[in-house]
Amino acid sequence: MESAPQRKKRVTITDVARHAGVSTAAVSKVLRNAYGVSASMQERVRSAMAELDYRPHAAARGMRGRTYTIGVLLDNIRNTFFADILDGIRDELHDSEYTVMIGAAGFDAASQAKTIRSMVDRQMDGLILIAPGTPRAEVLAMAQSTPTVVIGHHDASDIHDSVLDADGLGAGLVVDHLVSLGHRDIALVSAPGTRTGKWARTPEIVLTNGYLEAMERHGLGAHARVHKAAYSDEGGYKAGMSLLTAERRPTAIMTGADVAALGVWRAAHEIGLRVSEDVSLAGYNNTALADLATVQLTSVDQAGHTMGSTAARMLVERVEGHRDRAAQVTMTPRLVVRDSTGAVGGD
Amino acid sequence: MESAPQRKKRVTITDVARHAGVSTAAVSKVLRNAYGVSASMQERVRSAMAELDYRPHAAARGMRGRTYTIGVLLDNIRNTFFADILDGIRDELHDSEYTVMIGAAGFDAASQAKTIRSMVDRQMDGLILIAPGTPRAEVLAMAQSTPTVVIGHHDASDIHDSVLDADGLGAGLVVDHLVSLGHRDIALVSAPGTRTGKWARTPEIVLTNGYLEAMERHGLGAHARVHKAAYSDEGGYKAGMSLLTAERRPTAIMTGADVAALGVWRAAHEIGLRVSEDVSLAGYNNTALADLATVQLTSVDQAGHTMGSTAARMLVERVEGHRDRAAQVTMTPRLVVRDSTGAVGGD
DNA sequence: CCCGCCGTAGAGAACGTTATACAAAACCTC
DNA sequence: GAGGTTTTGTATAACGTTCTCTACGGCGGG
Repeated sequence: MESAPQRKKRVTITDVARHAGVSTAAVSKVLRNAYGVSASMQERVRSAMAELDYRPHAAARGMRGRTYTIGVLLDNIRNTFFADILDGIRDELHDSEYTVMIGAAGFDAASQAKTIRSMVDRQMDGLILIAPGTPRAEVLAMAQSTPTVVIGHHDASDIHDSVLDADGLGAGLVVDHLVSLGHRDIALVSAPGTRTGKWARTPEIVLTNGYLEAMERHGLGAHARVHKAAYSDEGGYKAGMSLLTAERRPTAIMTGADVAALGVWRAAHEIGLRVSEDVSLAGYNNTALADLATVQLTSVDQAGHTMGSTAARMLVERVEGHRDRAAQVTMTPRLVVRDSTGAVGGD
Repeated sequence: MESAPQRKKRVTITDVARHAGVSTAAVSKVLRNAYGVSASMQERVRSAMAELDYRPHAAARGMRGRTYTIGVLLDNIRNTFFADILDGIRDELHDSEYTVMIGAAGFDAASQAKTIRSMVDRQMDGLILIAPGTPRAEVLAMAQSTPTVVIGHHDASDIHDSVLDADGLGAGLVVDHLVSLGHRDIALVSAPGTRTGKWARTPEIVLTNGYLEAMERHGLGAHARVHKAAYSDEGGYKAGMSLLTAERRPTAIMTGADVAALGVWRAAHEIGLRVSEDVSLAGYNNTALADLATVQLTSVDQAGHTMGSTAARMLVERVEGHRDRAAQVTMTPRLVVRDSTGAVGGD
């Protein structure tokens, strides 16, 4: 049996060296633009590389030095907020020599951990973890060996960098807005705490605290109600069903993610309630979803693109050793009012 | 200056071998469950690996054998249809030893090519390319050295496998549906052909042909109108604006992607047209977007999840050498009627 | 003119794994 | 039990890079 015509031999550094009539060490130096190469050598090697269409073998590089790969972990591609962050990362890294690889691990903590380990095992130069559900200890252990930026969690650390949003403030903005519209019965739909493996200050915890404080501040502490639900259409739907069929129905619902708000919307729709007129609804993250013509959801913008580019920049600083101590950047959220919130009992 | 406490030494195969009192070769055999290991050896090595918490170093593996990594290329994470495909891939590979890494390269052909090359350079075992915009020759060259499955393009090849949807049929389903509602002026919004580097049968081309044939079949050839636009909210919006303000306004618009349909919707909304009553609107892919309570978009389901899992299965077959010739799988689309399409001039 | 120095190039040892080739041991078969 | 076969484990040469260390040639200064 004649086997497939696979396996065209790769061009290696040795081929380039031979073709240029120099040593592999010299080629390697040019490749890493290391110290100790003359201009003529540069020239010679570069043209040899071009002629042979040489591309370094990343796996081999990984054995000794860097792989020029940045890994990004996220739980759920459907949350378009993450897409904003990714765009920021990509734009920042676009004309650097780094390649971004995304690991979409789902909500399950175990498979997230597996994915993070995979990235470390693949010798990635740096990791960006978006609100990881993995136990904190695991993340710290990984960050020990690979530069890491954690996005979302407020728990600071001197081992990894952090980029986060002042979620507490953001929750306050929404509550203030709703109260100014006359609402008093304001419920919050936030992610379940089960995913928090020793993270004391996940976005949802901070958000919830911000909500509770704001309610307190307005003298509405007794009206506060927090419903836990996954940040997905389905999670929002269930939460919406439960809240909107309760005996004392809230006049306004805010959620920690736009996608969940749309689930609530679906529930309201099914029950026969009009959003804005019968129940005000606010999301979080100001994703593209919120701006759809048929949606027009009031939401909180937390500048995902900027978060992404900031994270990427910080990570590269660390990878390249320009900075040797952890840093933390906090973004300020901004309220975006659209049609889904209205005066209480309004028509 | 005291440097960071980085670099905890990794546990290597040598450590495991020493700890178990055997040779590294033996450990390697166990690792790959190769032929020639006794049960007792298995046992001994496995427990040593467990005790030391050993994880193989993927970069080192890549030097000789496989990396157990599958790369997935997509242009745009915001297209939730791709999320369906990815879920399919993930579910299929979930409890295999393969890790999935996603490269989100954007629409630009050059950066897609760069991403594909990155994946090959990282010695990934197999590639799944979702409707790549890269020139066909480039894809074939890469497929030469790495097993590849192309999703979407109808161009068959004996070098890579293909998974695709009968898009021509799908377009026909929509046209038939709209005609049955009394529509005659039916416009199509499809992706621009610029991204086709020698692909003769991209999804958009096949879709367009299907649309034209169906219109012809109904004697509406003269009414056919195709508008090119990017499959994004913005692209759909521009197309919608242009079509809906034209002198002869279509009574129905179908798009090649749900996300573009929502852009059209936004345009209609701005112009003051009601979707369904004033203009019927149909999308494609039946993504989660189409099913939102406030959207309810008629769309064509092409079973993204199944496409993903099929592609993954086919790829693994190839990677592991169980199949040595290219294969092609075609899915049948199904129309999902929702509220966005109605009788012409209906109210 | 010899010594030390600097800038550049090359030799060669890693890195952690796979896989081939072989030695040793165990098991058959007559 | 001799001869053959099969099973089991080991030694070791790759794989394609990086990077340290050494060699060399030229040059300025004493």
